[in-house]
Amino acid sequence: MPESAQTAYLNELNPPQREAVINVEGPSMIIAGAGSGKTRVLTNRIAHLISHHKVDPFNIMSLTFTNKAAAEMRGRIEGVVGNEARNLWMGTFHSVFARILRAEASRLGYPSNFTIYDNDDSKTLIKQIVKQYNLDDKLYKPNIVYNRISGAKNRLVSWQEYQNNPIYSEDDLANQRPEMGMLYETYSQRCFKSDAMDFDDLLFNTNILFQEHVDVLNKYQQRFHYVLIDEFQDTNISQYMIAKKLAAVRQNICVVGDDAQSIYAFRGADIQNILNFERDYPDLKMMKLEQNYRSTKNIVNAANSVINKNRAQLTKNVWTENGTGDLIELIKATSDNEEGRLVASAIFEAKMQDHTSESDVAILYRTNSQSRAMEEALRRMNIRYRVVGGLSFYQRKEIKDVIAYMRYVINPNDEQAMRRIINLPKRGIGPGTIEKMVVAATEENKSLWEIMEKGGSLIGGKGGTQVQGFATLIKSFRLTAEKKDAFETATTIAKNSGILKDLHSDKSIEGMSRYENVQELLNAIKEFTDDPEKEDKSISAFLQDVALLTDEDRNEKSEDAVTLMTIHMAKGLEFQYVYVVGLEEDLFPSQMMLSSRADLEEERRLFYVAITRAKKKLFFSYALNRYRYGRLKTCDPSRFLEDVNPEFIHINRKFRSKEPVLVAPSFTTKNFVKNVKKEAVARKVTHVNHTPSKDFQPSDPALLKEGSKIEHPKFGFGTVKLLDTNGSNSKAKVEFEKAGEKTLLLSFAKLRILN
DNA sequence: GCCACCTGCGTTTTT
DNA sequence: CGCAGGTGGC
Repeated sequence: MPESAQTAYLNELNPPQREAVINVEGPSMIIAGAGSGKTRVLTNRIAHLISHHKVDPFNIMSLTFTNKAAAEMRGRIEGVVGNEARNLWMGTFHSVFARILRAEASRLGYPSNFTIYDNDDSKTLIKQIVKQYNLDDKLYKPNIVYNRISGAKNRLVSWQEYQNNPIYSEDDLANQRPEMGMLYETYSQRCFKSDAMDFDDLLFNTNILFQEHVDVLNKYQQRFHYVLIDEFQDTNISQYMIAKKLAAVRQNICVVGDDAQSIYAFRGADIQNILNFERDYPDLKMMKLEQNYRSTKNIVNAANSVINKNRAQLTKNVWTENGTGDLIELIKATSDNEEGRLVASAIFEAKMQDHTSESDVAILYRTNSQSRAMEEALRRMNIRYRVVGGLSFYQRKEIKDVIAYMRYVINPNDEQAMRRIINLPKRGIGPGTIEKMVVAATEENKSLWEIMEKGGSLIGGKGGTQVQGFATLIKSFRLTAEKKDAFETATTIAKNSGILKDLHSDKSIEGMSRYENVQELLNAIKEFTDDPEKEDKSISAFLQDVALLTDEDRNEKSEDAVTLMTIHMAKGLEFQYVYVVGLEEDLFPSQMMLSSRADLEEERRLFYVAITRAKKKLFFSYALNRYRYGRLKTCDPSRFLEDVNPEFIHINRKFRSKEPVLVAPSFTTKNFVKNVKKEAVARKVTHVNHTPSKDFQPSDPALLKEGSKIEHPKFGFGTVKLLDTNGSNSKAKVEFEKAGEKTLLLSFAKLRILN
């Protein structure tokens, strides 16, 4: 119990939250259900370490996935402990370890001002390599190659191991891509030669650093007494191994996460980390935050009914004391455009009748392309909106161009930056000239920059002169960069390179917006140099900041507007009113996620994340026809709609299309409504309100026999009457004591065998 | 080397 | 549909 005013914050926590805050020693795992106050616990835990246990903030490392989350958490901790919070090592995995890598770069043969390649740089480089080796670019598509390399790095497989382990070569051979190992090697070497690391390298190389330089590892182990990880379900093996190494001496490692919200496996996140954590730290304290403070009972229970359809999950019982609230509204449309109209008018009506503010409303979709129809409808009804995501500021071509100049000025080995700007604006240096230089560089074993400096003498002709002019320009920028701060250097570059003039002469709307964007970049740099907290105001320091920055600290004007975004982007956010749109087969779940059970379960977790964003009221919608890739396609309602226990769904006449259904697929609304109703009736009869035993654990369905006594979390106790084993379609007919006879799909039902 | 036209292809994406 | 990349004429 709290003893002093200093720990007054503990009074604001519920018992499990308080446990999670005060148990600071040793390994802990906090499983935090959606809306259970996870951030609050994490911030209070850190505040508690500082103010109660007198831990120096310099000794605490707290890792998150987004800059935004880190900034928010730092702010909240500052609110409790004050200025001291500034000294926390708090940031994204990538930014924290980039910082360490810069400090220790020489150990790995890198300069400390190494460049960080973003995904575009990586994929462009892969494209170049595939071309250079005359490989089939249909087979070796940049995305495929990149994902393969990324996957290997995230599992700490070096290119040497990749080439030596037949697991990979056989797999690649089976996929007709025998050169993958060679591509991985070449890609790595090209990055190294360019003094560049990609995003995965920041983690991979940190592992190498700690593995091969024990003194360095020791130093950081001594430094960080407490290691905390947020969104642990989204970590990959590489990230987990870093944290594990850092915490190896003191074992004060705390991970917070929710397996039900793991939606980034496709980027290497490995849910296995949660299981590994339990294995690696057998004496861990496991804490569960299960009380939801965000949503109504109907929303929480609907979400539970969905996630229960997944087989792979930790047992967790999310509940709430909040009111029951409204049922979920189901909106059915004949077309994507009508879906937009129906959603827009629902928003409009709520605004008129309940005085809902636009900023309380979010429209969530699976793919960015779905925003179009929504935007059009909202515009027509004069509803303000903002689209989150899509192309971020720093991904815009004109911004990347200017930044490429800066990168090249700082790092003469940055080949990707060089290729980007050498002929921008047009200088008459084409691929032919660049190829000549690459050949010359290889033949004379010199860097590209050395060749360029000599320009004319080596290449000759017009190209040579042009190259020499370019080299002179870059040299002048380098002189500026040495003497001046980031803002002056960037301004000089933008002007003297000719980029600004080029953009200025383009009087089209897009051209003017590009010009403004570059001006905005310069403003951002001015802000950077004006910031009294920044000691180093050089262009190099700015680049280090910007490489790992996404859009966060820009815009985010809290203007009153409806938010449109993908469900992925919505993770961690909450809104009073949420519209989950496009609930159709092949769209959500995405057709590309149907091939394996694991994929479909990840997709279902995505649906769970969407549902749990809503605080007050939730809407689902789908269209029976939708334009996809310019063609009209008929769609079936999503199977996920059937995953929601129908007692939480309200089917409202006013949301149903009045137009006749043009194409009549077998699964029409009528059928769907009938199905929902039928299920609703069935549920009512069998709702037995069974509370599962405290230690309820589903058993392996393979062990089921006819006559087995079993427990089902909802239907209670029963006896297996009939078994139909048929692969993934295996069913069991069970006679329940209270709920009567049921046929259960074994791939879904969680049964505990009692005898 | 540059520009205009044509073909092909298409999730999600904190870093 | 809309973009990226390739081809062909200048």
